[in-house]
Amino acid sequence: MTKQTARERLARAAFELFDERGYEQTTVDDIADRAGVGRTTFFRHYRSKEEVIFPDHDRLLARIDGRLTTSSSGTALVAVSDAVRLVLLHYLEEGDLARRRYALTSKVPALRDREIASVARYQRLFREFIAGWMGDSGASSLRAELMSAAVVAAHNHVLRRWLRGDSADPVAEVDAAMRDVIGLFPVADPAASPAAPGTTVVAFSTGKGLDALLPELRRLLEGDG
Amino acid sequence: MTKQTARERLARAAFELFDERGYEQTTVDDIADRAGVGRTTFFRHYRSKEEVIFPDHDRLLARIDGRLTTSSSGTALVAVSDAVRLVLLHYLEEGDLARRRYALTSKVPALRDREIASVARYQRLFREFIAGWMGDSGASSLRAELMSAAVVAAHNHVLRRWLRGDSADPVAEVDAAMRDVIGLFPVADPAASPAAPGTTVVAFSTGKGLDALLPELRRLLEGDG
DNA sequence: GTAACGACGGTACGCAGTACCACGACGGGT
DNA sequence: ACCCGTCGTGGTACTGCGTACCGTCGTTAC
Repeated sequence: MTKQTARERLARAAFELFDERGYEQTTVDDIADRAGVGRTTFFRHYRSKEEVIFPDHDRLLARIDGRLTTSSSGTALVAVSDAVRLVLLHYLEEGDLARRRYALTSKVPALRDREIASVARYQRLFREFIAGWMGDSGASSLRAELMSAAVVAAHNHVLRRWLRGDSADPVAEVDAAMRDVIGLFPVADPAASPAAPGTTVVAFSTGKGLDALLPELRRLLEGDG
Repeated sequence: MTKQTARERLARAAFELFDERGYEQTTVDDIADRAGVGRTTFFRHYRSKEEVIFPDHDRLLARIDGRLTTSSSGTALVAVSDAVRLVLLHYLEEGDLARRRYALTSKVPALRDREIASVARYQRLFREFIAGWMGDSGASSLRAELMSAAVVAAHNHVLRRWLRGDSADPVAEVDAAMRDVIGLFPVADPAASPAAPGTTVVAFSTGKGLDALLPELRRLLEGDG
């Protein structure tokens, strides 16, 4: 008999009860009772009822932070993309546990909000890293914001696909998604990129002249009162 | 004297107390007492203590939803950009109230998380709208995710600049930021043209009239033609 | 006048999370 | 063997948010 720690028994009991009755219908007393420990012990191991579901999130966040600060990639966006891959791998290692958590967060709004708040912390980390990597000038601030948002969005997209069982090879998908994201932000080359930040028209025809475009423009404009 | 409603007195009392003692140090009883009403009345007007700070968020979300579904812009991204401008304007109209809320959410983690969750609902709205506008094919799903994330990030960037007092003309800034975002995603009109080099103008901000855009259009088209 | 309705206040309750104290298991030193 | 610190634990009491329920008062309709 390997002696189970109270922490493990609590986690097991919590997920059992969440599956049986649902999250909100389960009290902390219920969890502690089934785990065979006192209510106080629960709060010693988990700061809140929600934390049973997201136990090692803080550690992961710290790992990602460390990974970024010791990064030696060529560009900030690539470094962040690598870090994102780490996050995805973490979920993949969790396996079924991650899927059970996903099932819960999909049903319970409070947990969904908590999950979103967690993701926002990663995004903040990424944003600060990117902003620090570039200068902290005003224009690059928006760029850093957009980059971090895009990276996180791409990660979430692939992760949710895998959680739903729609992805057989999420690692390959996240790599592809990250390439897409990196492709969105071309290295500053005003001669090559047609639409520098601050300009209005972003796509244009090499085949039609302006006159041919005008009717289409008018139609689009008039559509909005 | 216009007779103040209980709802107004409660909001005023709440913000007073939050300023004096901080959010967590203020109980619902404190608020109700200062407003001169019973504790029950508080929860009749606000579902929770947090909702005093974000009162009409649901209405705004519904307004944005309606705006999107009745939109007739040329592209989904432009329609969403216009909706984003509405959101920004809502905050601008709130004026000092929005800044006080910002001061609170900056200090209190629980409120920050709540704010993030609210923003996520907008992003979800945008993502679903964009995904519906395109086909629901797999590839465009990631694209919709990236677009909505970028739009929301740009909005938040400008909004926070204004909230901090760093922006004198946030409307102009958000227009510029939206143009940047649209510029990230070249051509998003499957009906008009395939995504081959040499495509047609499909995206521009409706913030300006056509006349104001024409010189810029001419300059860009002639410069690259 | 009275009956219906709506806003209000009060009480009681459930539950999350915190503070504090008391007890037993364990190990190390004399 | 004895003492002593520490650590994990359980128990109790408390604060505070949010809900349910009930009684009261004022307004309006008929």
